[in-house]
Amino acid sequence: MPGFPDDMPFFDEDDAPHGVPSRPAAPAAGASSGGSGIAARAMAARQGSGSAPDYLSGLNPEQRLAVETTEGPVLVLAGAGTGKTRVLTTRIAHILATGRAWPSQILAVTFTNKAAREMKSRIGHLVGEAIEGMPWLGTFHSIGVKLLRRHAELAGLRSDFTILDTDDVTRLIRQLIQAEGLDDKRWAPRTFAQMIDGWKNKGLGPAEIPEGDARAFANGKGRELYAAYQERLKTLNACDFGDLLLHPIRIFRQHHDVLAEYHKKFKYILVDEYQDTNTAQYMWLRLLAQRPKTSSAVQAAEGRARDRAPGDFSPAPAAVTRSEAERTNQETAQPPQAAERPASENKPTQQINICCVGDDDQSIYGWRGAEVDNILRFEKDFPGATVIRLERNYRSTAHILGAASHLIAHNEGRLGKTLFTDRPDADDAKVNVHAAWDSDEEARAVGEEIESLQRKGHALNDMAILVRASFQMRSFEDRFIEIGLNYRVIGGPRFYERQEIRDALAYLRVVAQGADDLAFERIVNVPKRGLGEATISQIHATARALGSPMLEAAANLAESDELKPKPRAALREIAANFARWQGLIDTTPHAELAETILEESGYTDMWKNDRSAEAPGRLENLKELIRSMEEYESLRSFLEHVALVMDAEQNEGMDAVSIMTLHSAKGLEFETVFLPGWEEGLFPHQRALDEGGRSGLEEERRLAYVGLTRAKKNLHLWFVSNRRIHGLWQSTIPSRFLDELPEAHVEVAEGGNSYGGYGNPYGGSSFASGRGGFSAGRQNPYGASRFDSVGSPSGARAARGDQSGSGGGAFSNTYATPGWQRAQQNRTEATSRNWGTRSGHQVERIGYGEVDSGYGAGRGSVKGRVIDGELVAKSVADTPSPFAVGDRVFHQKFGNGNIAAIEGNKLTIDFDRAGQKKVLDGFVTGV
DNA sequence: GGCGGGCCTCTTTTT
DNA sequence: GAGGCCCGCC
Repeated sequence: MPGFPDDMPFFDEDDAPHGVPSRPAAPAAGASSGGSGIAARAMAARQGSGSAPDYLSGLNPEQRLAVETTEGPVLVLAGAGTGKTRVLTTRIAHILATGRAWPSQILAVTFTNKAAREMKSRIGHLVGEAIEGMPWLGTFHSIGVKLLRRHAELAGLRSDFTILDTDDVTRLIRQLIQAEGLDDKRWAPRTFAQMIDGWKNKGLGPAEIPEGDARAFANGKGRELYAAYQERLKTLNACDFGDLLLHPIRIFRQHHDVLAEYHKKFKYILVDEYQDTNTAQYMWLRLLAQRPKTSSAVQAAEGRARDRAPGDFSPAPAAVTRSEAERTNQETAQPPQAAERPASENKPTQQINICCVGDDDQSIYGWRGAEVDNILRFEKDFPGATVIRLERNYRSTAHILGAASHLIAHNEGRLGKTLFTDRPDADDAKVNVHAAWDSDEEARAVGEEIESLQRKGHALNDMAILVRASFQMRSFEDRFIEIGLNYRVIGGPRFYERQEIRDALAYLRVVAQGADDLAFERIVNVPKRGLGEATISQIHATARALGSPMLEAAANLAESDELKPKPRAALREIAANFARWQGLIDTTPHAELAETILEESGYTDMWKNDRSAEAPGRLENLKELIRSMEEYESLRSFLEHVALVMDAEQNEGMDAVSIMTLHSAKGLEFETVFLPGWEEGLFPHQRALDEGGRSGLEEERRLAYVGLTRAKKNLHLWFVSNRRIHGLWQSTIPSRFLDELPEAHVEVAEGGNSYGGYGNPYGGSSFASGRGGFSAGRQNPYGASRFDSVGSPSGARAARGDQSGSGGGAFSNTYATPGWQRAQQNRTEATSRNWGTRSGHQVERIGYGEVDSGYGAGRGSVKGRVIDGELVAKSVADTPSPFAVGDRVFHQKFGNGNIAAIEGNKLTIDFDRAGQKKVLDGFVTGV
């Protein structure tokens, strides 16, 4: 290798202190010289144990192949629960233990912080405590930050740049839109922020975005705005999430010496969840993984790029050169260009060994720009790649696996894997499907099931509730608080997004990085200092005139006579405070400094003087914030953590049920999993269908697959007949995904028998008793309870059967149930209609809001949603309650009473004997 | 400049 | 239903 002798490893500063041997491939030397090298230690352990090292034992042949095929490109297609993480971590351990590379020569990328943490700790278990020596294990974004901090000047930033979160970005864009004289209501800043994010996911800078996209926003000013946004970021010495990838990409392209440095450095690259990489991440990886054969080839390749976009050397707003972006978009079907092909064909010792692990069936981030294509074309990108399939599932029972496999088989365009398990299924429970009346009952029933399991000795930590959308979490939280059940919300309402935390962070950001105008603006008048809009726009103007950050402008302004005495004094004080705090940054421990700042700024006092109910909690949170800062070595690393991680790890020690979205559940597993909300419109989500059509549906199905495969032993699916969406009740029908489950592995676990009678909280005994109400001649207001007897004679039978209490439910499987049949029937009906067309497909577009209008107005109207000629969802609009306030009614359990209030189909009734109860109108009859 | 009430929009998923 | 924003009043 001309120029870069390969036997001169590039060491990180992290490793530098140790007396490292010159060649990592000589582990024995490391051991004898007493180096703290992880390889040395692992080798020692290995030698002690004789033949195959411990860490390899217990791997199946495919896993072992994936671990031991260290050289050349490797793609591991790992189905759910097939030991993917184990393979990744063992592979790293193997590379280290056999002295193939030093920890700092391994680049291991994950998507989430959780996954990174998990990998770190598992590698730690495998090879001892040398994990601090894996400086390049992290998320795409955290590694991006690390790269960018090292080379910030090449991107026109200082190394202390700030990372903006979505909220900051939105505010910034709002300012820009307003500065353009545009209406920020017509052109929502959030929408534009999402557009920019989308472009960045594709690796597009302002110059490269499609003309159509550019025109679509702000009267054709999309491109301008994007460019202005990038400019603004630069003056703020800040970047957004997308920049964390795009800046390094551009740096690599424009400074081949920098890229070569990393080519020399990283001998092994490992990528987790490869199916979720987006175009920008793909470009980033490819730059790092495909080392040109010679350095002149690097120059040639980069020169080519530069020729096409001359002058892009300066950190212009263009994030990547146009030519590069275009090429990537066009080359999907072509093999990579010669210069970029991995060198593997010639000299195995010089290649960079990339190993990607993924599962196309678990690709659930298409909406975020992920390109499943990346995994599908791996073999084209890396000729000669070894492809290894992991199909033996170690996680779930045969029933769960059978259900999941059957479901996912409905998708087209898969690489095709068949999961199998050796587990006998004799004693395992089938997948249970439950129906509930509404989300409250769903939460109540799930809570009771959890408590019942708990009584049987199951730990709450082994249970999880995985929801499609975060709003679903609330009913569970409410219920669990009520019954005193420990739970933990993962990725829920975030600690760092609370007002007081963001305010405090804003102070810290200004201290750490004086150019952070967004942070400055946030707190300049918090607590109130009498600095209103007038003063602030004056600061703005001065900042513009001086070309300086607002803080500096404020300091200047305070010394001038342009302001009235009051604001002038206030500004002077702020400026002096910040100057003082900034002076303390190197001498005071950062947690202490933070406390000082919050005290001296009057921020803590502000909440102390606040008489509102939340104030004490906010003070508590601030204390917690300061406590958590102590774990970080510097203010800057703390702020970086906050920007990237954005979730506070909460009381890990406690035994608690986990509640999280399906997206954040990926990679996790639990004994018992509850999957509520399997209703059309929610799951599959209407918006995914509207915006993604067929592929959107398939992504939803993959999401369902992810959910199902999280369960090891018990899996409970739920759907409700009524769900409150946007504050209004809506009838729902069961998700088509339920239909797609195989009968053999599924059973309906129903009603008031097994779990102590939650079946019908309003009526008392079961759904069946509720039917009594309908027999009085009412139309069934809900479309799809499988206990719905309307329109199906067998339904009445079934309902009676349930009432008789057959434990596991009245139906041997889901599909014989009347409600099911009715749902099917509804579909057929709706499919036969023509709902108008959109882009050639039959589409009836009904947002939730529109359906809502049917409440009370669209009496009895029935609409269907059709996409690609298939019925997608159907909503039976609610029939208004037939009762009126004051009506005298009879309830089977509570007896006679008067209606006190009506809320949708929920009645508040003052019963003569039972007192006031809330009851659904289906369960009472007029007297 | 501050504060309160009312109106409006938006609620899929995340680094 | 819920939070954010705007407007109008003090």
